Amino acid sequence: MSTSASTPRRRGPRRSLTREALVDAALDLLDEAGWAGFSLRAVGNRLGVDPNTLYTYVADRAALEREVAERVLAETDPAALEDVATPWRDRVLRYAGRLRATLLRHPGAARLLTTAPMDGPTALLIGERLMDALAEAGLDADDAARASYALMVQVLGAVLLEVAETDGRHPLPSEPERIAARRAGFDTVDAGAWPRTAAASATMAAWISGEQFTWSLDRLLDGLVPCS
Amino acid sequence: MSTSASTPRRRGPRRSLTREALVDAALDLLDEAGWAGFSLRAVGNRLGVDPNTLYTYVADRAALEREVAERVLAETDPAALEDVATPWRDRVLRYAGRLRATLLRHPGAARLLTTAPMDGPTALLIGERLMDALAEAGLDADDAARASYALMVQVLGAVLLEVAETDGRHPLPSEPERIAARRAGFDTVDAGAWPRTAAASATMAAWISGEQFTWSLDRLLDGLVPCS
DNA sequence: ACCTGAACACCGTTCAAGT
DNA sequence: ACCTGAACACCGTTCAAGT
Repeated sequence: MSTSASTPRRRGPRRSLTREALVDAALDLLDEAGWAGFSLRAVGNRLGVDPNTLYTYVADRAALEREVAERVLAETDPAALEDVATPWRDRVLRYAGRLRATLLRHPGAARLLTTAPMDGPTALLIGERLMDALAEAGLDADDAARASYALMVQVLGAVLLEVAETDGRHPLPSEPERIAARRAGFDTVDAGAWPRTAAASATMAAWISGEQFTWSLDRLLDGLVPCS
Repeated sequence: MSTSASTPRRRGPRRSLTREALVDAALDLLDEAGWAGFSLRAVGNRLGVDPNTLYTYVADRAALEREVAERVLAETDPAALEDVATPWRDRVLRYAGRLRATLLRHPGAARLLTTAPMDGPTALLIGERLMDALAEAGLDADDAARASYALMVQVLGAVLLEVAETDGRHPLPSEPERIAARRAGFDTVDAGAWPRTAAASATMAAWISGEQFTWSLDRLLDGLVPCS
């Protein structure tokens, strides 16, 4: 795992390192090594550069983490929320699925959304577009704002809990594998003390599934739009 | 901040340190110093003991973190969900509020719920009791299981995003203070590019409020119980 | 402006040794 | 069984120095 200090991965004439390349390297490292393996020194090593060099491009580790979070959020392509040809509800559900899929491709980066306020430009864009969709659904300005947050909380909360059960390295075990592992965990629960848990263990094992994810969002959307 | 190594906080005859006292000290440290200030060495120092002593009581840092998470979850007093005298919906809303309040009292510990699977005894208890309440609401076993997870995701997601905007030290600034700080952040958004954000900035500043928390849960519950 | 080398004050974890 | 002391392989960050 640890490369000898005298042979960093890339050595040669000072290439013009850019801030973007730094963020890319940080995300790549996060994907490969997970949250536990992420450090400024390892990022520097990956770029063939002394760790303190990174301070030319970024104020500190926290600032780099914010940049990575912003980059991952941008990768979800929120422009998909602007396709007004598709009905608002499909638009929201489709984008939510994209957001989940993107974060699952970068499980080590997912928790960065919890490390700093989500106040970047992409978060702003997502909020505005969600409010567009919800206004189209008939909500007034206040309810649209509140509803958009409820949706983001449901999406991000689900992904964060899902990712918490992994080591944060890409690629994650397949969904069926992760469900099976959870199911094995439920085999030992005392059915006398926890009858509902024992009876619903298959459903509960699938709490981290895409099916549960969509089901929850559907129910939330049912509650958000006026009960017709 | 750093106490001299030769004068740890408590010195004397070897007191019988217990695992419970260790978890207490860890949680106290987390409250005082936040996530950033949490380390095994600092916990040891607080207990007047060498850091490696902790390994007598706990396998490693991750195990200690799981114990702290379990302890905080237990502090929410899930027995409140067993008061069948109050209607199921009030029971759920009241417990959700307690869970949020407890995590906000331990903001540094909140993120520990995202660090490891929530498969402890208290999580099991909460799930079972939520399913009790949802069965009372008329949901079948499968829907009750799914609905209980949707509720936990909404509650924990909201708290995690709320806590992400703080330094994780207890006590947090008051809710009005935190809302005001968020509001100031929205003052700089371009109303031309983001008209809905600009118009709803007061509501969006209050996304982290208890009012939004309850509103979201109410809407979710509306969607979870059959539209009568 | 960008990078290096060395240093500072930390980490988690291990191991042999003491009581 | 419990704790110490020393060590190992790491951290983030700073600073003076080189180009």
